[in-house]
Formats: sequence, structure tokens, C-alpha cells
Amino acid sequence: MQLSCIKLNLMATRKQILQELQSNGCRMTPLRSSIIEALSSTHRPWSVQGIRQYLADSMLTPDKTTVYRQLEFLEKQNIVREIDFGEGMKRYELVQGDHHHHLLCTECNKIKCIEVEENFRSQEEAILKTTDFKVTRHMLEFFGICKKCQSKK
Amino acid sequence: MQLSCIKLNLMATRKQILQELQSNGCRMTPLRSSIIEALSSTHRPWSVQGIRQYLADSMLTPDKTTVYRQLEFLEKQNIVREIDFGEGMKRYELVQGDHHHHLLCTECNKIKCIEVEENFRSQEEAILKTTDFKVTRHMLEFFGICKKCQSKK
DNA sequence: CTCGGTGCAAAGTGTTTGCAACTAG
DNA sequence: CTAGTTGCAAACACTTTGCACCGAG
Repeated sequence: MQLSCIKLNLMATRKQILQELQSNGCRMTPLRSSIIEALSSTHRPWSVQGIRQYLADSMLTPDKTTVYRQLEFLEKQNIVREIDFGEGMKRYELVQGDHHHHLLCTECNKIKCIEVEENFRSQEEAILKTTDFKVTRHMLEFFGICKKCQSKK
Repeated sequence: MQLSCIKLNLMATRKQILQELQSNGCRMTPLRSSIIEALSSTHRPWSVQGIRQYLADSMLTPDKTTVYRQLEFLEKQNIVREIDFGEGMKRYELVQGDHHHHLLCTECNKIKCIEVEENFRSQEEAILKTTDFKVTRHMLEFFGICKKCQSKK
């Protein structure tokens, strides 16, 4: 299996998103571009809480409602996707061309992105053949203990 | 890839669980054994709501609090495990020796269990080598459209 | 009898809705 | 100007906590 950490030029991604939105005639507010900035500052999925903390550093203190609505908007524009790791809250990450997975540390709750060179297509075809279920997407996440938390013990 | 539907002798499982609990000195109440009955009537993960509906057929109308507490208890006994499909609620299924995955229909929300003959051990080892992250468990779920919902269109 | 199980009320947490005020284009 | 954006209050949905009462062993 091949495995690699994701390191894309996220700043370029951010500019690209802003341009795309504007060319689609979407309004650009300080909050909207800041949220996109937050999301593109790292590949890790953000919680609403986390986004608001990030924004606070730029003296932006939007209401949570507004953040939810921005994320809803960005999801409709297919810029953001929702992820749920069963933490009791939603997380959001940029939709990138790539499909990646995550490592969640169950001690410190940190999340790391990984790419798994694993092709599920054949499996999804097998599922279709066996059960007539047409798979449109899958979710593969790994839970465990990160390096730091291992050394703490 | 091999793929097969899970068909275990669930009734045997149920008896076994009841015996195990009793031999551990756990009290057995009508509600507790009925919840185990519900959970062992199918492999599909149950919501609290679903369990309460199932129980209603046997004229049992426990408070939701009590159901949550029973599930918490059964989880501590390692009889039940929590699953989260990002539906905004928890689901619970019996811990069986097997490790299986699910197909979730995004149209009708039905859930089907499948076994995927896929070994993630080598991948988890690769993750450990590459990132020093020690994987303890993983989650693999498929989303798509079931046979019925395909034909409806 | 005792300790665990149960129901009810209330609080908690994350998310959504309604509405009036504001603002980018 | 005007449709999209925002904040605030309140509603929601699911889950948890506190407490008094009940019942299995």
C-alpha cells in the first residue's frame, strides 16, 4: 500500500475558490472569505467552534448561526463537505479533487489527513452485483493513538 | 473481493448474552432482556427511537432515558457498541466476534450489513510506519441507493 | 432489605428557524 | 435599490443528569 501525507498548495486553492464564487455572482463578505481562509489553512476538518476560534484571532466574532449558514452555503456551492466522526458534532472540510481519509487520535482528538492508495471501486462493483446496492460514496476513517499521546504514557 | 451478507444464529446469541450477564451477577429486568431481544433480532444498528418502537409492540413503553441508560450499561458490559453514521443520532449494535460494515441507502435510510473481505491490517501497519500513529480501529461505511429506491426512479 | 433499575422533569449541547436590521454590488 | 447576509432569540432534536420511587435477588 502507498501512503502519503497531503500537502497541497492551499493558498492557491483559496484564491481559486474566491474567484470561482465571484465569477458565479456570489457576494463576497469579510466573513465568507475569512471562513474560506480558515478552511484552506489546513486540510483537517473544522468544527464550527474551531472556525469561530480561528476567526476570533482576526477580530471576527460572527454568531454561530451565521457560520452554520455560511457552511451551508459553501456546501451547496460544492466547496465544502460535511464529515461526521461520531463526536457529536459536524465537521467541515474543503472539497478537493482528491479523496482522502483521516486519522483521529482518541486521546487528544487531533485529526490528521492521509491518502490511502486503496481502490474501493472493485469492492463497490462487487456490492452492486451481490446486493443491487449502488454505492455513491464511502467513508473510511482510522481511530487510534498519535505519536505524542503514545509517548505520554 | 469476497462479499457476503451476515446471517448468524442471532437467537443463540441472545440466549448467550442473557446467560453471560446473569452469571456476572447482573440483574435481569423485562426491559433489559427485551432490548437485547431487539438488538439480536437483526444485525442492523438500532436507534433509541427504533428500539422504543420495537418494544412498543410488546407493550413496553420505557422512558427514553432508561433506554439510553440500558445501552450505556450494555456498552460497558461490552455487549453493545455505538455507531455513528452522521445522521445526527447514535445507533447501537451487538458486539459480535465479527467486524462488519454497512450499506446506507441515502433515499430511504435503510441499513444493510455486509462483510468485506478486506484486510486493513497491512494498511494500519503502513500508517504506523509512516506517521507513528497506532491505529486501534477503523470505520468503513458505504453510502448509496438500494435496489428498491433505484427502481422507484 | 438493598442496590440497581426506572420515570419524570430539567438541563445540556449542537444545530436550525424566524425575523428585523444591515450591506455588497 | 434590493437580494443576499447577519445577529439575536427562540425553537429543535438528541442525549444526559438529578432525584424520588420501585422492584429483582
